Amino acid sequence: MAKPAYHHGDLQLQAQLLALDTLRAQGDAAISLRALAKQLGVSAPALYRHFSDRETLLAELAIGGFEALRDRLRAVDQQIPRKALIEIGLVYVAFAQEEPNLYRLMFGGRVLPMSAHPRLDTAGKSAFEVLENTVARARQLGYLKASPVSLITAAAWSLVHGLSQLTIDGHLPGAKAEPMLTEGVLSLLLDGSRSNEQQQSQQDLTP
Amino acid sequence: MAKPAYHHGDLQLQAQLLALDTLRAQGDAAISLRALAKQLGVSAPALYRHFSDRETLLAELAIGGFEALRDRLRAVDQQIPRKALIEIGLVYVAFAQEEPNLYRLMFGGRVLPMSAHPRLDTAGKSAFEVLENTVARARQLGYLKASPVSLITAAAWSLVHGLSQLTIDGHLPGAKAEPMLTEGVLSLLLDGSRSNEQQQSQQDLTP
DNA sequence: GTTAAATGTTATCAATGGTAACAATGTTAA
DNA sequence: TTAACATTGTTACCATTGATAACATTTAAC
Repeated sequence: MAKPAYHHGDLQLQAQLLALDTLRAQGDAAISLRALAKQLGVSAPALYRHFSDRETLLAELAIGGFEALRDRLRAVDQQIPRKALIEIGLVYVAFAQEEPNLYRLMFGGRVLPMSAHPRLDTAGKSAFEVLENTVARARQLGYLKASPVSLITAAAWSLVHGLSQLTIDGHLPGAKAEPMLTEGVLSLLLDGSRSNEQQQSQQDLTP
Repeated sequence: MAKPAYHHGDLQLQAQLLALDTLRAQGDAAISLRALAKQLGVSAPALYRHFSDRETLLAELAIGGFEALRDRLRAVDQQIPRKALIEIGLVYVAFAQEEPNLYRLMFGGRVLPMSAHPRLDTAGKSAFEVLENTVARARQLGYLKASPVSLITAAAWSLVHGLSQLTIDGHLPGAKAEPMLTEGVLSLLLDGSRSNEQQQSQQDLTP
């Protein structure tokens, strides 16, 4: 009916979407359940029916972030090992740079320990697995050296995560001036992870 | 005199030290100016004479963290390039793992933008410079390939920062079980950054 | 329809960041 | 010595926030 609808009906989803907007625009510290409630035309305790906690809401946003990241990593073409490895790194860093506040929420240690949020934990792992599978495939095809997949994956993830965080927080001087920074950094690690049958200095072989 | 001393005399330093204790034990979210004041036997607004802001206090702690990190990086022996590069990475990651909450404060994006805290910015850069100098020296000695020092440094910092953050936040599955993880990861990047005159697969040459 | 589960409301509390106005202490110069 | 002044502390106060309790309404199950 056309009435001041006692029931909102869609509160959980709407609150999450609005919180995501706030996060994107002003960072996680700016997210307040009361402010969200006011903007949604609803009383503050109503939100507690859907999120037991402020932190639970933040965890929900982080989960969404990990899923979005995972989907973008999955979309990377897996045909050519080297191309796939470079591309997945570029996509990863691009995601962080497009969503700095969301990325900070996902990795800033604001929702800890992960063990207290099992869904968050699995969401994070599912993104990690895409990267791991890409590495495993490349190694199976003989493109990478014999080091354990877990080691190479840890190195790769560390590198892209570190680069993401450092660039979005402005720690790397002159990072914006170097559009090829990410690709160059990735190439260094790749060169050290390649099997010996592959040639060195492939920098001009990537058109 | 032996009186309930109106003047504390040492409040700024004491507050900072106590805040650091709280940070270490419970994370930055647990730092409250009022709680600090109570523990110091002082009124809450007294702290505002020394820290214009809660964030200013946090920035002060982060500055101290960057300085401590810089000092530990400076203490690394610089004689042998490869040894220096590996060792500085190990020291870096060890610092983060010993001081996870301090490290999160330094890099978690809680005190942003850095531009608003010039002292924090310079403290961060001074730690970064130690790493950069180590890379520059190794390259000058012919140990590294001809890639720009800024690129290799960015890769190195990204790697150790990423590995630090991922391990202290429990994102890397089975990281604790692998004591050689850090060294292995560092070696991968080093192998890709070495000049061609150096031999490959130096894994058994590092006793 | 009656009843029970969901989902919303108002009232209320404790903790916190922050400011204003005032008081005590220490310092400096006439 | 003492009068002026900056430092550094105090009490009083306010707005915002997270969170809970007790109550009301709507939806859905039976």
